[in-house]
This record gives sequence, structure tokens and C-alpha cells, in this order.
Amino acid sequence: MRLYSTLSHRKEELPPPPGPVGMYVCGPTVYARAHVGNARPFVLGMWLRSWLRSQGYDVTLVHNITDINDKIYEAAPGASAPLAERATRWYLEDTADLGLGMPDHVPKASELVPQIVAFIEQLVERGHAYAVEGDVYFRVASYPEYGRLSGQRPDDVEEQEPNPLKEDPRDFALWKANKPDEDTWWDSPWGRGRPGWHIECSVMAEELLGPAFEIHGGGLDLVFPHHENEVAQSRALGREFARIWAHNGILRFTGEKMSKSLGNVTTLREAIDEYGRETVLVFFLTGHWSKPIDFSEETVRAAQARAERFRDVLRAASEPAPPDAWQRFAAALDDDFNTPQALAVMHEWRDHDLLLRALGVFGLAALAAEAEAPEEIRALAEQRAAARDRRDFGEADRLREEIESRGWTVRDVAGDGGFQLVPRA
RNA sequence: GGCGCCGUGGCCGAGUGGUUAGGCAGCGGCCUGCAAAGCCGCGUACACCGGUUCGACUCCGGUCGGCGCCUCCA
Repeated sequence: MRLYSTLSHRKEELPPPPGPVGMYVCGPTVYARAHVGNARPFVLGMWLRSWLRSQGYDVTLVHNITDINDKIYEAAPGASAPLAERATRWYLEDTADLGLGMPDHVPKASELVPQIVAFIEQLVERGHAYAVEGDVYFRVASYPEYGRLSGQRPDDVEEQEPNPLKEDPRDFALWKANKPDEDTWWDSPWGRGRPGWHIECSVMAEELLGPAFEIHGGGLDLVFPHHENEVAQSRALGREFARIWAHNGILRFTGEKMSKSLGNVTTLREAIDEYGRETVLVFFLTGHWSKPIDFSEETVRAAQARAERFRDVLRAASEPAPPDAWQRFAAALDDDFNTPQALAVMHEWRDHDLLLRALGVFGLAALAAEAEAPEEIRALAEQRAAARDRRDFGEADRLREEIESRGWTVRDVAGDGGFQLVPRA
């Protein structure tokens, strides 16, 4: 299996099974309901784990919740903790409704503050960080490889509003002193405060995956500064940290990035409720994970149609696939997890067992579950069949419309006057 | 300005130095009482300009355009 890595700009080979493969996928900062784009790294992580396990890998997937962050204080002044708790619940519920199961670990930053403090202390001891007035900053100048992941040379980084506490404008906060309007804090050697944004990931990854692991995932928009800073913190302490950096492409809405700050957001909840989880998943399948994908009327409708097509194949008779069918599917996924390619292979299949096995990798086996029409719909369909038998087609068509208006479609089965009832697409 | 990704037929979207991607939509046909579903057939696409090559959509260079990041962002 090969995966494209931001760090090397190449596809990197995974070690042979069983690995082990440690995966860390950056989760959300919890201050609002997650939107569809936020779900992309989660979905990719769950699919990758699913595929790798089916290939005999021993995978551990960590997906964090960042529940300490400036955004949360801003969104709920004086009530940041309750907001973080609520938004965490939303996230867990919404992602659970995708039907892909749970990551192996879902650590919260707030539960690892002692470890975070210890980590920062080590950085300070070794001269990679310094404390000033209750803040602690990472000393970028102490880490010569800074910028390697993102390709940003330190000198090119634009200066923001200068912070007089920093030795160097590029330095970033590991620990921030408590401010009067911040209602959650922890005690530390530097006084009351809370962790900065990037440190929690370094610590959680190390706690659960060890100092070196295979894959680090997350949105492409996190490469700089978030991941660059994570690398700096961890490698400055001699940890190898992640080997492959798998950054998923951004979700766009009308050509622009979908983001909470732009406000052009469809929440994951809304998408699932409106289109169904299968459509949302197939939508993600239609684009390569590393490329941007547009969330539009057309693309979602096409995904819905594809899902419906798979349902139809599973409603028809199964026919055996050629012997190399699965191998072609596997080859597509093994080459940088090429799901559009894998989909194309799947569309050739009429073999129920094979198709279900492939759909199962993506949590889509439920496409085979045929909804049972309620009794009254069934009765209408029987009446229609009777009307057809007496060649009363006016009545038959009226009944078909009646059934249609109640959300079901009748399909006549060729030959024997039998019928099939399927939910209206 | 710096770093990076990308430009494929109406739409989405793989891929390859010379051979059918696939899906959606559309058109024609078969099937059907009519439909639906299915099946069969139909589109000679690879931003532009140069170069390399026997041959480039695929390699190289340039141009134009889009997108992301440059310490809020999955």
C-alpha cells in the first residue's frame, strides 16, 4: 500500500502487514456543529483503517478532540466548558451517524493537561522553549528543520501583529497565561493558564501511539502552522513523530472553501438528514482524498444516483464477476487509496458477494438492506396488479401514482405479473 | 510577495508516451399496456503556446486561469 505524503511529495510505501500502523487524524476544535468538510478527515481515517485491517494490518487510529482553544472562549464567554462538552457530543453523534464506527481512541485535550505540562517542561529544559510572564513559547530558532513540512522558509513567514513577549515573531505559544475572561484554566509551573493550540496533538499522539508512528492525517489547511508546529515540538524532543503526512483536500462550496469563518457551511447533521448517510459517504468516495471536492447540488445528486445504482444492482440477480475483479479493486485502493478508481471497478460488478465486500470497506453494506414496504402500500400494489390483470390500466396507473405519492415506486417484474416495491429515490 | 496543489468531453472524475476509464445527465433502441428498473448503442475530451520524440492528453519550458496555506480554520 502506498500513500501520498505532503512531507516527501511522493507516494510512500507502508511497511508490510501487520505493520503495526499508528494513525493520528486531527479532529475538530469543538465550538460549533461540524460541517461536511470537517467530516472528510474522519471518514478518510475510518476508511483507511478499515481497508488496512482487511489487508491484515494492525492499526490503531487516534482522533483527537481539541476542547481547549481560543475559539471556544470566544464563542461562549463565561461558559466555554459547557459549550465544549455540548459540541463534543454533537461531533460524536454526527460522526457516529455516518455508520463507520469509532476510532480506537478519541482523546480530549482537557484530559491530558498534566502530560501537556510535562511535555512543555521538557522543551523548556532543553532550551526549545522559554517562559515569559506566565506564557511559554516555542523557540523556533532552536529547531533548524522548522518549515520542512510546509515548505515555508522561516524568513518568508509573514509577521503578524508583534507580540512583545516573544523573542522571535515566529515563536508560537505552548502555554498561555489565564486571562480574566477565560473561565477554564489549569495550574502549571508558570501559573494558572491553559495549553496553546498545537501542543495537545504532539502529546496525545505520543501518549497513544508512541514517539514514532506511520500516518498523520488532517485537512490540508492544517499543514501550516498547526502541523509544522507539531513536528517542531515533537522532533525537538527527539521523537521521530509521523512518517507519512496524509493531508486531505479541502471541501469547497461554490468554488470556495467551506469554512465556519466564511459562513458558507452545510453541517454534517444537515447533510445526513437531507441526503442520507450513504449519499454523503458516496460523495466522499467520488473524489480522490488528496484533492479538493465541491459540495454542490450537482455533485451531491450524482452521488445519490450512484448510491441508488448500487442498490439497483443488489436488487437484481447476482452474476459472478471475473476472477481478477477483486484484485483490480484492491490495486486501486493500494495505490494511494484511489477511491474514484475503485468505484469505477465496482460499477462493473453484478456479483452481490463481491460488491457487498467492497461496499463494506466503506461502511456502505447497508445499501443492500431492502426497506420493507408498509402493509397499506403493499395492499395498493396488490390492487394495482389485479387491475392490470383485468386490463383496467386507468385504475392501475391511478394506483401507481397513489403509491408514488406515498414515497414508493412499483416496478413490474417481467413475465409473471409480479412486482417490486422500492422507496422512491 | 512566498510556499504548494490543480486545469480532462454538458457535469463529476480516474488514467496512460502509441490501445474502452467509470458515474451522472442527454439521445436512439430493446423490454413494458404505458412506465420504472435493466440491457444494447451513441459523444473521437484532455486550458493555451513552444520544445523533446517516429508519435504527447501523458515528459520538459513558458503563458493564462482556479484553489489552498502564509500563525482563526478539518
